[in-house]
Amino acid sequence: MPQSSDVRTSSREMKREKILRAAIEVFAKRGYFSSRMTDVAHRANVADGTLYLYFDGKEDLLQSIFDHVLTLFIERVQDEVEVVEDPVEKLRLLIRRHLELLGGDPALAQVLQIEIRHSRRFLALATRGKLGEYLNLIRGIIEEGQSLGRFRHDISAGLATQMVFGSVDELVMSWVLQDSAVELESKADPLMALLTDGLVPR
Amino acid sequence: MPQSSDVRTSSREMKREKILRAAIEVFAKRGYFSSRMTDVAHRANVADGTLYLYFDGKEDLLQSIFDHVLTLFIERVQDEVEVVEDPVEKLRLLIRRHLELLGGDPALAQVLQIEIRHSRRFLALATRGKLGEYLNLIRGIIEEGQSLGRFRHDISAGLATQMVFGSVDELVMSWVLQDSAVELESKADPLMALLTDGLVPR
Amino acid sequence: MPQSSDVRTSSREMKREKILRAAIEVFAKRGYFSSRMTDVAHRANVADGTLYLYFDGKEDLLQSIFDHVLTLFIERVQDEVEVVEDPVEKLRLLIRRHLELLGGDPALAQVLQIEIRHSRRFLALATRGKLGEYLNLIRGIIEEGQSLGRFRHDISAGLATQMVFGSVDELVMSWVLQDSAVELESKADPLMALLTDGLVPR
Amino acid sequence: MPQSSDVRTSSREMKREKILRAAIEVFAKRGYFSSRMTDVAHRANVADGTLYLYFDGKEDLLQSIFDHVLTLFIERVQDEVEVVEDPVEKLRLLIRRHLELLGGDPALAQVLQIEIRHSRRFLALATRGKLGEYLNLIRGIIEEGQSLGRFRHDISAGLATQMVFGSVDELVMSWVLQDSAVELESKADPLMALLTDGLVPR
DNA sequence: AATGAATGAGGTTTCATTCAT
DNA sequence: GATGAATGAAACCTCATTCAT
Repeated sequence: MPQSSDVRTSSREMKREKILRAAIEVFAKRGYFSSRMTDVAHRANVADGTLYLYFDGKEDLLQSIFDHVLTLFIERVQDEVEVVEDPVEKLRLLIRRHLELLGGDPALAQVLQIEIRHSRRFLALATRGKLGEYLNLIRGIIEEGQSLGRFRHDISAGLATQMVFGSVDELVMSWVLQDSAVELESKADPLMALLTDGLVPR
Repeated sequence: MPQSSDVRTSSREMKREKILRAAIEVFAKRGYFSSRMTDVAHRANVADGTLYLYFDGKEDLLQSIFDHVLTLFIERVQDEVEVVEDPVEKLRLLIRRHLELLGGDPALAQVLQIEIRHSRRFLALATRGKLGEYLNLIRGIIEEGQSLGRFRHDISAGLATQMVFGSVDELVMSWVLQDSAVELESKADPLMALLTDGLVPR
Repeated sequence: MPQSSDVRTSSREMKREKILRAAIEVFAKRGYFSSRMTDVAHRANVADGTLYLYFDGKEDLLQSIFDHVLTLFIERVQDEVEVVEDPVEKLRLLIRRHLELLGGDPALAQVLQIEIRHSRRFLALATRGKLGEYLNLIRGIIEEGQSLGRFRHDISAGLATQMVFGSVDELVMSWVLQDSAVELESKADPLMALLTDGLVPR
Repeated sequence: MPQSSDVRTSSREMKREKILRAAIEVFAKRGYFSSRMTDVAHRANVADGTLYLYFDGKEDLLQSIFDHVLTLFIERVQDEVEVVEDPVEKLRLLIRRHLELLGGDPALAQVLQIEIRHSRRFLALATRGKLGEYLNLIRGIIEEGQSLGRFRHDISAGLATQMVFGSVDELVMSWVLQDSAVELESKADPLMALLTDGLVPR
């Protein structure tokens, strides 16, 4: 007798996530190109062929890590910033959550910072997809801040978005590449201060 | 009778650069992993085996693009900023040259932004190598600015360096991925303004 | 439902032997170094990659021919000589079987005499492995014969072993190289006579 | 002004031998197939291309080692056995010289026993060439011995030749593969005794 | 749905040989 | 005669994916 659709869906979803998690760990450890599908299957405790019942292939697996993680993250951050009034504090919160997410999961950070950035096509798609959503979230906060007078009017919101995202991203990148020992989260406030007040003394 | 060492060196160096240029163009067009050594050889007008007289292999070719370009760039920027007094103007010049270099050579930009960032090992090495030199150049300007009172004292020079490099890098990245039509150089001054004055109105 | 272990093992073993046989024939025809793995795969009616599910590579394929054939041969000869009383007759039987095996399978003879003897490392390993077992079998017969008074005491069993094996081996070698037309087996008795009685008339 | 033909020839011959010696050592150390022509050139202190002024290629180099060494050896042994009366002593002398030659030059032994035996074509040619000459020399001694009553009449001279050569060859082979420490020459008399008197006590 | 044995395309690299100097 | 930089053919092996069970 078939299980109820809900249970089946949930069971299917759980196996999907088990595979995704396995892929994150394998990709982080050996790198995307050096990882073999069979490694992912082994770590997920499923047969090689089973991967293809849940994903379209290796590339889709990488893409799905990105989408899955970013979807959850964006949803959560969106919920959290909604209840904050001050756009400056919204931005601070977003940056803090960004650094917490990756600072707390080095394997994920490795995959998102390094492994995923290997093909123009992939990155282009990402930018128009989930990453685009994230950039829009940042941009929305900045534009809201501009209309409320909390951020300067005389700047391009797009450029400011790039500066914010680029700074955070670079912070994570250098943490992944060198000093995973320090706490990434502790950089949130100093970076925020730099972003809001600039390099030049007032 | 052998040619003079100078002539030989120069001839050898010219062929090396011919191959490097061919590699940049091939890698930019088809992506590093999809590019075949034979494509590079064809474009450089040499035999396949000749590549291996000048480089240790495909990976070394990629690495050498990075080193070669960055070496020339760092030398040039170092010379130019030396004759500028104001650290703020030094930073502006560096950012402008960075954006000019890549804005003027989309193939090179593609390779440096995307293709080269495919392996943890590679990036880690790069950071301690030529890229580290570049980051030190930026950091030097910022520290000089701090001691001259042109940049705030109450910030970490390292963090500021990451913000500066991250912002520029993100700018180039988004240009490579989306809107190669606009002039990258035109973003230098607005970005500089953001970096110096911050997001919040004074 | 998986097949019983026996059936699977046997099916796997059969495919292994099919590949080994294909390798013997291909190696015999074109020589080990000129043979391509794809030739072996074609003759075995499997895909190229399948070879690597059963063997570690080309070298392992060659080694495995040696081990497989010698294992079967030694087992068989050991069983047969066991039921013979006279050590002289034991030796005669061993020599006859040796010549029959290779005389009846020119491709195998070609591989064992020629193709397999291409690397010091390989031969050294072989000597300590299966070939060593075979030499020990010969030596055992000679030592038994000495203790029974059927072979002279005043000779080194090791040297005698080398003389016996060397003579047979040379016989096969010259047959492989020149006159595959004659019946190799017919040389067993004359050689045996020479070995037992020596060159000098009594 | 050109040198006299004799001097030139001799100079050319000396360089040829220098290359042959280099090849023997390189082939012995790394194996024929793993040796590169450039290694031989380096060891002989000549340019890569120069090898081809003296030899037709890699295979010819191997063949030439064989021919050169065997030519000298056969000449010498022929001269020496000529002045010996007793065919039994002639054979003993030949065996002793054979073992001395290789026992005194492990690199040469390695090449002649192992590296040279890699292709049917090569060995077939060898057998009809210089090796054939050597086998004929042995056969001549045996036939002479038969006609003088020193060797049994009721044996095939061909078969006896194979037994003699095979025994010696196997002796050298096992020395090359395992116990280069012992003195190969010391095996000459015991082997001779076995060959003449046989395995069975009189 | 799950399995895992089989597939087979595809590319980097080596190295014997050549030939312009 | 000697050089050695350049050539380019050739093949082992990997591994993402499929599909019969």
